[in-house]
Amino acid sequence: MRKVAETAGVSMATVSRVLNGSGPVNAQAAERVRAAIASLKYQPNRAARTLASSRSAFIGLLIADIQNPFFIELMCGIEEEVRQNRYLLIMCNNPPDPRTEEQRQYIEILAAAPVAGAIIIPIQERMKELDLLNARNIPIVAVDQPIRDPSIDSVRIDNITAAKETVAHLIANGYRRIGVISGPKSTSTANERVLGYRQALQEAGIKHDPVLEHRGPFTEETGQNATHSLLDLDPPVDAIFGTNNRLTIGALRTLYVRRKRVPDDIALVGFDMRGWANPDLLSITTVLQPAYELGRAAANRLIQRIRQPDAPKQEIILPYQLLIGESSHSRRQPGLIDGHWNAGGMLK
Amino acid sequence: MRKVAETAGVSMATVSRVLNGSGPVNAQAAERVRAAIASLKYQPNRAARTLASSRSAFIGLLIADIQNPFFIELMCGIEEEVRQNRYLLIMCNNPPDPRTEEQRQYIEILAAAPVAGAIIIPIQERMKELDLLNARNIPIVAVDQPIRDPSIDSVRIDNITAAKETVAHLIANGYRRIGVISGPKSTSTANERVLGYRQALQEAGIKHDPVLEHRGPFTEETGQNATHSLLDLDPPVDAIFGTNNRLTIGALRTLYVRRKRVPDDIALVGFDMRGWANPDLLSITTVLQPAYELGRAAANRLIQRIRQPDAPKQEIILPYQLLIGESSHSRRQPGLIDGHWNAGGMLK
DNA sequence: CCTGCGGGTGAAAGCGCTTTCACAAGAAAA
DNA sequence: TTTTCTTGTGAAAGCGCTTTCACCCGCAGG
Repeated sequence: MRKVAETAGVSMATVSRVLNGSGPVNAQAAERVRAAIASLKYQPNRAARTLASSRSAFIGLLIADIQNPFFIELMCGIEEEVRQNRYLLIMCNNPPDPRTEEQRQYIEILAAAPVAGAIIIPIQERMKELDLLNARNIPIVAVDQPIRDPSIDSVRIDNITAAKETVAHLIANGYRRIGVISGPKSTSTANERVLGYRQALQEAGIKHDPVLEHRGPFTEETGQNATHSLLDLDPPVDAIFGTNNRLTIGALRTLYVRRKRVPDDIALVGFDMRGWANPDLLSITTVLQPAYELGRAAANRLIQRIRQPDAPKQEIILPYQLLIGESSHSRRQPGLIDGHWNAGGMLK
Repeated sequence: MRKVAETAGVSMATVSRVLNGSGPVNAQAAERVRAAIASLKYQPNRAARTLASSRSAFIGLLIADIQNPFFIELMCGIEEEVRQNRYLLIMCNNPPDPRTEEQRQYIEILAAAPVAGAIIIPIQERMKELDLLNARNIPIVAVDQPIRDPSIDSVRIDNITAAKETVAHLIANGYRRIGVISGPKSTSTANERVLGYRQALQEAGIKHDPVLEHRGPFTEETGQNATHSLLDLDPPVDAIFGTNNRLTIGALRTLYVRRKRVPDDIALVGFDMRGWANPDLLSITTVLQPAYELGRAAANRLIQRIRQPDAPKQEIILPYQLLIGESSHSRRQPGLIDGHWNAGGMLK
């Protein structure tokens, strides 16, 4: 930087002003500075910048379940927005089934990086570990699920309505005994989706039956076990609502193992059922969250808050989409396609 | 840090020595320092550290095609190793079909971050943009595909042998007219896999026919178009070898559209055909690269090189796996399973 | 007794920037 | 004309660490 200043015949202060657009600079001098930068291939050192200005150029991302296409797409959206705003993304991947201790470590690391802000995909509604960031006044945005904290913005969809609409669709198509598989009670997404399920039943005048509700970690195993239970009921369910993609895939596996045809024997609807290799292969009715847009919105919100730390807490709700597939075909007019779509067909 | 020094009754220099294990420190003093750190919840500022020691704690990752499960798993491996060595990962996601200009921008950003080293998943064999990093003596490791540069380590599998073995398997199962779909000529992976294909044919005494080889970008579209061409031949192919997962999925789509049964009408073998929701749903014979291990090895190599910049260039070759599925069943003993596995069954 | 040596330590000089502050000019207002 | 402004600029003081250097101490060897 000193060399640039000398080459351009100005002081380092002026070079800094040109670089950051802070303070007034004579147009000709600025031009000389820019020329010097180009000819010397000068690249400012971010570490020094961060230190001197106490403004970091890094944004931390604490991601859950990175193998999940939904979160990947979320991450891509975040990355895009972060990049366009000339920040750098630091990726912290939670190991499968993250424990509090591990989360805390990652948060400590982010706090010390230091980052200008953090985007978190929470694994539960409450996370006291975040105090570490709060203490340093590092703003946080939660995606997919809000965090119970008066200072943490969130970006998500309306899970209650989405679930309600999905179940209402099943009811409209003639299904009556609908099982639901959802995530842990510590997550609001899981709770809200069950709530929507109940509301839909209630509005249709169907009595709520606790044996139809299964909860567990957001894993395929949960989906498999729950599906076995739901099929073992007497009478068995005629439809299953998986409130997350892993749960739904687990359900699908069990349906195959039990030789159930979809939707002739049983209907299946899910959440975020799209991904690698089968965006349209499996025609499963599903709620589609706008993952990419959720990511962009979250990053955008974070960057806004970095610039304006005192703005009131914001909760951004984005629209979802209910994609109707063949897996929830109407019971009343079957056979729109020749033969029927068969879970067994796509399995080994 | 000053407070820690005061609390412990030592100088900042001593605190630094305790923190970094540099230089001798009296055991009792060290203990006092550690106690002070704990009680004050002190977290050293990385930016200052980086600046003062000119040793960065960041590692940059330039990733191609992040939606691809193969690269995701690679990334997870990298992340794990990076984290265990207390570095932080900076993620740079290439947009689909990245242009040189965009790559360059990212590399510039990494050079200025500054990062201690970079891991790159190259999109071509030569990348002169990397001079920016070389000029700053930032070590680089290439994964999946080497870069033609005397100073860049690489981590990958033996693509030639993998392809050869795969095609030999097809031949052993009675297939004779085998089409291959591969990537651009600027990538060594694509070239080597075609080479392996040819070697297998030659060793089996099958004449090499140029019309059976199709090349193009690593996209589903390439796979689709190539498959159409291969089916239109007279006589058509009886097997297709997709040398990358996107290509193979494209082929699969076309096989469905053209109502071809797999493997009765035509066999299909691929590369890295595993991923979200269908690790075992599609029983497609495939070469499986040890993605996670490739990632770990790459990160490990990079960290070694950061510590020992002058070590000779290393090329690490990891073992692959050939997973035999139903999609390449022997022509001689068909019908191991009742009915046949049918590409159409899993498609809409 | 003096020297030499190595463990243990603190003062102080940066690392490469940003930012404050003071101070030029010239322009606008009085 | 003098008094304000505004615009443009450089010197210098840090940001929070690491690292060098000088130094002190106690102990072994001469």
